[in-house]
Amino acid sequence: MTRVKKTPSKNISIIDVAKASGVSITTVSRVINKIGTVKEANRSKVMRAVKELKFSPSIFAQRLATGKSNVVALVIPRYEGVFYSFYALELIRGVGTMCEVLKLDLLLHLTDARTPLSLRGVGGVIFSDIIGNRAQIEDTLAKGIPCVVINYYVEDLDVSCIAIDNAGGAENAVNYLVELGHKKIAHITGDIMTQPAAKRLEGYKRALEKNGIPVRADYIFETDYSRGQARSAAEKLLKLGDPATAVFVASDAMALEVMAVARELGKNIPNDLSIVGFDDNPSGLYGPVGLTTVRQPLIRMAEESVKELNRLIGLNKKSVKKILLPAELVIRESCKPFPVG
Amino acid sequence: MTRVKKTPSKNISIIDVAKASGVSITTVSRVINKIGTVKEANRSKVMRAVKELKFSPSIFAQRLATGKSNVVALVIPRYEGVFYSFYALELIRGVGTMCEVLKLDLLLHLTDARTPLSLRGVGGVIFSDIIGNRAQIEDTLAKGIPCVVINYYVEDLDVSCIAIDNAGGAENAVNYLVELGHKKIAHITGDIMTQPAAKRLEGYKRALEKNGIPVRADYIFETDYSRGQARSAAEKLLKLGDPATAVFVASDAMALEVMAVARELGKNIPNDLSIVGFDDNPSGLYGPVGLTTVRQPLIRMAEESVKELNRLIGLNKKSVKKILLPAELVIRESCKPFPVG
DNA sequence: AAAGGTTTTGATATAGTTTAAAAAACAACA
DNA sequence: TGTTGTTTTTTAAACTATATCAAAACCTTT
Repeated sequence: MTRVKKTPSKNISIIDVAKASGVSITTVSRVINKIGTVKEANRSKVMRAVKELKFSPSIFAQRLATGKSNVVALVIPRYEGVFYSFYALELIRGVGTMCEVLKLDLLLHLTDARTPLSLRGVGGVIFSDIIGNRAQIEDTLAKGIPCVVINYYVEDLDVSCIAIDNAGGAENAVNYLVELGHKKIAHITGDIMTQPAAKRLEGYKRALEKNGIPVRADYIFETDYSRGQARSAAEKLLKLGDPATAVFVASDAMALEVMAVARELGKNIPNDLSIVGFDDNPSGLYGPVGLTTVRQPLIRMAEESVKELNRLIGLNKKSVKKILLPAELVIRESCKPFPVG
Repeated sequence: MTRVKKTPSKNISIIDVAKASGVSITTVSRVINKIGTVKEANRSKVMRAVKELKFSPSIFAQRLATGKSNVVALVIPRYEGVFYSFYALELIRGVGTMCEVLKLDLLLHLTDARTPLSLRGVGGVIFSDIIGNRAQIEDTLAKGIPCVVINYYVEDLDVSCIAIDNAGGAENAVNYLVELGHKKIAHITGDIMTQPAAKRLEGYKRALEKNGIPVRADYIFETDYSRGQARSAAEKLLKLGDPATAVFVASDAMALEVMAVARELGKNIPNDLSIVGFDDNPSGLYGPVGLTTVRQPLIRMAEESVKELNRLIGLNKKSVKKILLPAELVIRESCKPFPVG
């Protein structure tokens, strides 16, 4: 526990102000909160006393009296890596910005999903992702604390959520490749156990089907999002007997690795292989060829989550909203029409 | 303000427990806080009542009564970019981890240094960097709120700080190049207005002087840490009449850019130019040649800052510690002995 | 049994807002 | 002017857990 005020000299309280201005405590409270009606004469007396005594209400007493706090918690996993750093900080940035706008205090919980997550004094919680902390979410809901899940479209839980249209974004990416003339389009997936990766695969398949292109199992390479698996997937992909002319990769991080492997094998990007990533991670800009990718509106998602949480907090009754944000294609230099020329 | 408890049914308070167990409120408080002495008979009576009534003390009332909260704030600038993301999230990770250990709640303040920064109910503050928020720091100190500055060695303010030995790290880097036989060593600085960049330049000069190598003005290229300026610095550097054989770059981000420029100009790294960066940003691992660099113990710095803050909070009187953490060289593949072979 | 010391217990103050109720002020009508 | 009704303005008490200080209970020694 942390000492906030050392009270060397006695703190002046609302009582002192009431005495000094000759009215009741309640009247003082009304004046400083601008609530209800107070006669002008009394108001000015109170205001004078407040100024003279330099009264500032104790936030602890306020919170006790109201039973309210302006604190919301953001729960994010404690993963590592540059790409995750970017993602997590975008979320934090968005949430933080909107918290400032809505005058909320932002409490940060890094979690490995094992710790039980104390939420004493917290008015609402934003869960980034759902993997591992499903129990924590159910727990929070059971306590009646307002709750929003971010970056995961939760269908089987009565909770608000805001996610990105991963399937739609993937469809956009593959449609673009088809429009360029590609027919042999491979896909390197992320960790299929995570919803975004599963949805991106779904979108990939859907786009092919809609365009009348058969889905080939030998063109789909499953990975766990890691560089290592991206590398071996890229190697297999590039050494196929009937090689793909384009590949949709489930993350920019992996797409960069695929580009590196291609270069090592003497292939030219985009002439020998068109590549589309997913994320619009600024790292995708580095390197000789700008990566065409699908942009996730991370900050907007984060901001919307705070708005939704604030709505839930303001409401007394339970209410749930499920929001899907569109993911649009960002065209750079990593794709070429096929056949080239 | 955020509703935390809707009190549809009356909350059970310490008074209810006291009544149920037939002792005073104070005794109940003593039992649940394990403070002072309570007779075994009374203790068990209280414990039973607590269990039966499912009593859980109101955190708001606790904070009011004690005048303490377990909340510390981390104030970090709202910059952008992947490299900053990595840096910021490392800090957050370190601070968050240590907060968990010390049972502190972590409040996050993204700031552009203009907003006045409300710290109501906060027990202590960690400021990441000092640029722009000097006024906020002085303000916080004036309020008597414990304060730690991180990543900036503050000499002219009576405040605890934890920084990295940028000068020492730079010296290590340049010494390494000298040991490899290099005599013509250039330096691309960061934004000289920031302390880390200034200290790195200082360390660069000191290392040269200690090794009896004259400091050449035409070998020092000032930048603002941006990719663009790194690029033009690299171009100038590589086109010098009397070209340097090695360069110490003030950040990994810029070092990667220098490598890219060198490759574009047909130079081989490390054969034609040895490069040392600074940061040990994991992005430095990407690309064909691993970047030799100076590692900043970011997480340790962050963790130590929380420890120091906790120490200050526990103390009643004022006290200041200034800590400098060593930065060590991480040798990868971007440097070669000179002359080569 | 009294004195002195130690252990254990409890009443009260502390904080600001809300609720519900009282008091005051004002208006309308006889 | 007095009465009634309505509106405006004001207030006491409740909410909650801990710290402080004082009191009570208990124990030990002379």
